[in-house]
Amino acid sequence: MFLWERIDNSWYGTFGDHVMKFSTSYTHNRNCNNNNKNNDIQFDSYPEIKGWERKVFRLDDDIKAILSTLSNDDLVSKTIKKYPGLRLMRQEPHQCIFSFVCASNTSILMIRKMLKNLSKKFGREVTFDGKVFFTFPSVNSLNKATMNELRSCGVGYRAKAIKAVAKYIVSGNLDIDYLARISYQDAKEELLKIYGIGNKIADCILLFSLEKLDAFPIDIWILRALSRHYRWLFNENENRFKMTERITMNQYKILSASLRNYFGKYSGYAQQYIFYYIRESAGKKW
DNA sequence: GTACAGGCAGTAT
DNA sequence: ATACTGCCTGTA
Repeated sequence: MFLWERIDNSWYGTFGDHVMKFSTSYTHNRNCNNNNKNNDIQFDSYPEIKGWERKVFRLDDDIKAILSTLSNDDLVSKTIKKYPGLRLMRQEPHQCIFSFVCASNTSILMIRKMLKNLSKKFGREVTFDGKVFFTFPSVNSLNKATMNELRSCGVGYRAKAIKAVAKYIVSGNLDIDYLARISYQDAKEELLKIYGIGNKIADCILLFSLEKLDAFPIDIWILRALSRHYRWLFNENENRFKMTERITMNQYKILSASLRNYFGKYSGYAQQYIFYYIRESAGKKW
């Protein structure tokens, strides 16, 4: 999702070594037959994957059931009504892992910059739709990269983590399919073994690429939302946390357990709505 | 020039 | 278990 961008009236994004595109045709075409509605969305990709939108936009989820379940919470219910089209996106696992490794301690703008630079340097150049794109770098290419090459992409001290993760995966220590099958807790334990991956980044990877809809990533924005709207959810013992500041590993565990217990198996969707709500209310332009 | 973005690892307590 | 610190880099 970091690498999606709008060009003219279409959106382009990368999913591993594929380039995706979708466009909405608002203009009325008098030649079109009655089967084509004006607001139809066209999906395309290169190399072509038929029906990729089902995977990426999670059309396989029972969204009615999910939104209905989450509507038990006042704030989430309000946010669903305000932003009815907001969805979770499914990302290519390796891309997701490196994206969130880059995401530590920096802004979304900077994350996009880092990932674009990495793609340009280590990805494959692809011409699609008359435009030049770069696929997301393979784990192998990142593993072979030198520290200086990585740093030239503006990732700073994250270069060390990128190398560590790439080496870990290339060495065969991470079985993505296995992680996607096992429980949230077990998969998280595996991810936390890797240098550069902590609680928040692990939760993002689990939610966005490893099918753990019960993951609830807690970042500074979520902490602000909790502090403002969910103090009632935590008991006195936990309430002593200054939730607008950084939290320790143990505090993260306690908050995470409470939130996952409260929101249930679709906690990740709840997190997305809360995250979007709190950033919008802060006037963030993404 | 400074503040800010904002998560992880390492070390001291 | 918590408190505190350093960390690249670009934008405002």
